[in-house]
Amino acid sequence: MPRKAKTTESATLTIHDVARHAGVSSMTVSRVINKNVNVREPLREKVMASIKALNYSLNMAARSTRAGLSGARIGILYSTPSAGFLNDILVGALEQCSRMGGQLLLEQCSGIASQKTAVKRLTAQGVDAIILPPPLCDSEPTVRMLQRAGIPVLALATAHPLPEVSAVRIDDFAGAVAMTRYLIKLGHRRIAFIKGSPEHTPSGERYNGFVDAMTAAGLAVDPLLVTDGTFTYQSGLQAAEYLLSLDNGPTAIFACNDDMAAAVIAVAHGKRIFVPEDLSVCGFDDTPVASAIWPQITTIHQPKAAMGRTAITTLLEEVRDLKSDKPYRPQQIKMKFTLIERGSTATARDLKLFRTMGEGGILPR
Amino acid sequence: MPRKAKTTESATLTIHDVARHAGVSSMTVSRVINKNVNVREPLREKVMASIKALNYSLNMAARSTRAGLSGARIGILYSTPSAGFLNDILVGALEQCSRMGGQLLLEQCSGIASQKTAVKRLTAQGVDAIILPPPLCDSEPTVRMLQRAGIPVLALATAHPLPEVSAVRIDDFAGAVAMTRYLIKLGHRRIAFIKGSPEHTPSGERYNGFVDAMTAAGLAVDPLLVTDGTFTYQSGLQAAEYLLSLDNGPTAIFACNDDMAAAVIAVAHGKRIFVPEDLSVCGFDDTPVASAIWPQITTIHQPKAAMGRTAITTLLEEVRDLKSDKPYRPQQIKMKFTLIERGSTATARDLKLFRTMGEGGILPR
DNA sequence: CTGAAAGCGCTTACAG
DNA sequence: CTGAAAGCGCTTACAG
Repeated sequence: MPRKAKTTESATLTIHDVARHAGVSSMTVSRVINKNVNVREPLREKVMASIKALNYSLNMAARSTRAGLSGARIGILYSTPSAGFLNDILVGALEQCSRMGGQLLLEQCSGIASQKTAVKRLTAQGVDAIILPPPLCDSEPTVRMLQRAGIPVLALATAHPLPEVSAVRIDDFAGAVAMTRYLIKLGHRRIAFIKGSPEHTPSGERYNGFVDAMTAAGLAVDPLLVTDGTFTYQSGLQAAEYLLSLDNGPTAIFACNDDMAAAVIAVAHGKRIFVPEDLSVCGFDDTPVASAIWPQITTIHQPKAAMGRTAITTLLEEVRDLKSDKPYRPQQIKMKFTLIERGSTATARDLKLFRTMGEGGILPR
Repeated sequence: MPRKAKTTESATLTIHDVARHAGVSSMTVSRVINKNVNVREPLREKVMASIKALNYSLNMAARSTRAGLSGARIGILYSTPSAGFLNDILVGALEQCSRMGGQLLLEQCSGIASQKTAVKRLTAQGVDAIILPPPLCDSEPTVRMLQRAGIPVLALATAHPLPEVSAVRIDDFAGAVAMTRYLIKLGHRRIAFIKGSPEHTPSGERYNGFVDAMTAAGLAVDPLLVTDGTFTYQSGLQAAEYLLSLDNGPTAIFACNDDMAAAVIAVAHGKRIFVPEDLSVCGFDDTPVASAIWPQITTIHQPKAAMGRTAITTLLEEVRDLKSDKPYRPQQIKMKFTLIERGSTATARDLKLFRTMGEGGILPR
């Protein structure tokens, strides 16, 4: 049974204890902690050693009372991000906030009416800046409302950030190009594409990337193999039913997100079309569902946790600048995506075999 | 473009401003904010009015430098919670922390070795208490390690909390009873059950609840209709393949969590067994997948966000008590679950029709 | 019941 | 480059 934390005296260890131990002033310790350049190497080393020896850890709350940058309050205003998208962002943002002494406020809203209430609650709590994850990142009314309230905004994972707001995102176009090239390299020629909902800006970019890569490889994009979706599992179900009942169907399906890719796999399974043997399927985003189902989905990983961290860092800097009356300059940052190869994709079925078997049984329809 | 937040002067408003406005001392304002009883009604009202008028909001960071309860650091040590489970817990915990001035630290670990490192990192940051979400909540080694380190532990969503730790959970047994009764009320008699992994304590309780409710209704539990699972989608796939190829199969399948229920629906779909017309399927937990697929899954909702909030409140109180040298008394709290009726369940097919059709086509096999 | 004082652990701004 | 002083916004502990 825990009594009075013994190992964890750190709770009471202050900068002054370290200073005494190192034989310097508290200011020097503070400078070392803050990586200030104005400390000579020997002193710095002494301080570092004392920090180690005492197992000192900074009290963020105390720092927050003074620092301009820290102590800032960052709000996350979310509506209904595709399940699992928010989680990683939250983890990253939280981590960075506790590191930098910021405070994270969370507010949910649904309609545009509830948005006003949510923003009011946030301003009442004194938010200094707001992060907009998808789909709110693409809502111009929301952005405008926040701008009128004088609150810096950061759009997360949007493909077309308004020039006046900050943004952290990946290059959706390039991601789709990479995935398409990958499928082509596996030998696929008849590649179908399931679009995302048109209100989400990444949808268009991903489709454009697909078309671009196909064209660059000298492959035609068969309009029959391009179908609409809305990022939901159910829309994926419908799209897959259509694509997999085509006479001259695809050997690979590129779904605009993982939820729809999961639906494709379910439908294929139902039609006794084996993934990836008969049909390759890939998604986008790398949300939890991509590795929760079987086979796991080949997808483009968005570094959501890192994006959350970066969003916090960016906003904290902007808030500091604003507080010191520097001009507001929105930052737009592109992060790297990664193609994650999993079980849902494989080399295209041998074409010769395909022809030999004619319209026979085991081939994808 | 945001300049110098105008509406949001709150960032600079202090307790002293309120005191001046109300014509009282800062201490009185502090007491009002902290709901201290020792303030006379007229004074309290004056202060409240000033808070409203100035739109004042408390600076948690500053409070943290003094208060015992607040400023505490609560760690969440997680490994691989079923996708989507962690998200809501995080949202709730975060919300409560910012309300109560606590600080949330997040640490991930995988193996038992990485656990030691994670705990070390947390203690280095000065955690005062740790929350263990599933599956770590059921890991006795982890709990023991933390107890040896003198850190209060709260097990989240475990079915059998060790008596020495705090816990926040639902009654898994009662949840399974409710779900089973619901299926029986829909007219189902041949109800299959897919177990969860035996290392997770809720698995057993849920199975017991199922058996109990069946027995209470005078229904036999057919051992052929009880099969193993491990909470993963893939294990659900296997279980469903088995159950749905039985000669005298079930009319309803109760899966021990939503991931497995989702797998059942996928397999059923593949076999042209319609859900819910031919087969009712239900899950447990109400994780995002339950409402992400189609049909949406009838399930037992665990109030994960509320559980996160309660965990923080509980731990913050325990930490305060510990700091004031009061004896440590672990609290074990049961929260209410809710049966959420969605599209995956319906009344059992008419039994007469069933017999009439014999082994014919459209019936569930 | 109310308030003046001191202090939480850190940083800013000012000296040297 | 280093340090002594003052202060961040709040609360504890002490008076009255």
